[in-house]
Amino acid sequence: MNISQVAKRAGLPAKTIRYYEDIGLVRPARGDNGYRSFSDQDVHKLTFLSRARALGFSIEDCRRLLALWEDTDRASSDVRSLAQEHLSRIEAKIADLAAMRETLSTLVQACQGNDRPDCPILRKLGNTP
Amino acid sequence: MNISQVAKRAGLPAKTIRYYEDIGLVRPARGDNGYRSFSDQDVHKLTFLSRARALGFSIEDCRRLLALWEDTDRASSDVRSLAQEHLSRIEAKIADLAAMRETLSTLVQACQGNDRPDCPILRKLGNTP
DNA sequence: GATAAAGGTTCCCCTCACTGGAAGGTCAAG
DNA sequence: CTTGACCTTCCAGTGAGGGGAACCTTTATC
Repeated sequence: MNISQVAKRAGLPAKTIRYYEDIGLVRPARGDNGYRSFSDQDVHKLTFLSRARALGFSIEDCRRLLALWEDTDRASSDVRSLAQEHLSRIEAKIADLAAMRETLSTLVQACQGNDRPDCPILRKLGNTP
Repeated sequence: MNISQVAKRAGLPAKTIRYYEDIGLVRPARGDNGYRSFSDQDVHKLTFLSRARALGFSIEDCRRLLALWEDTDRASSDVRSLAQEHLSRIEAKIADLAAMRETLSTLVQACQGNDRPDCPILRKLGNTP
């Protein structure tokens, strides 16, 4: 299968698939014309990667997940702890963003938003305590 | 004032302050020895930037906010709409992350996390629908 | 058979907001 | 005088690709 077919099936841009080959996540065969020739297993792998990325796993996490996926002797605890750590990072990020949201939303509500210069947002940012 | 003093007061790494000069956010004077010499106003600006960055504003947003801050004839509506757009982006990001969190948390809970290979997380990622 | 369009390839630079480190100049203390 | 802390510039790298040039192959059409 050629790259654009695979791109459609896996839900990834062709550029991304080439990049994933570059960094060693997939190793598609090559045809005589130099084109990449993807097996069904390659496609399956790329679909896996696409889903893992969509869940926010980093590329390095994806590499580890892929290795676990291919290792039929894995321990599910290894997968679970990887996912748990990622979940914790996501929760931390949500907490950070939620704090920003609170502050921003308060400030936006306090700002008149008219043509006068007075603005609580700038006051907050420029305040010399 | 020298850079490391300013770094402490503004709560920014010295490297970051140099970077902000590079991209034209601040223009500290220079002493005869070539050292940057920051005025109180420079420090005030950098503190402003530090706070705006802490609220998640991009550098380009910060540039605009700084311009508005320095423009005493600004309209508060300009500030407000900038902040409102940023708030919307943050809320979108939170929604994305919350969706990931839901999926991940469900999967993590479903995984036994023992030394057997069976794992719902990998099943979900590798599922061929 | 000629040609044009579509798809493939590599290669290099760009993003964002810094961060690390090397090589070297300056300053204050002992 | 030397040591160490501070300052300077410049170069390279981060994560995860994206844009685009230059060029090759396949396919469809005339």
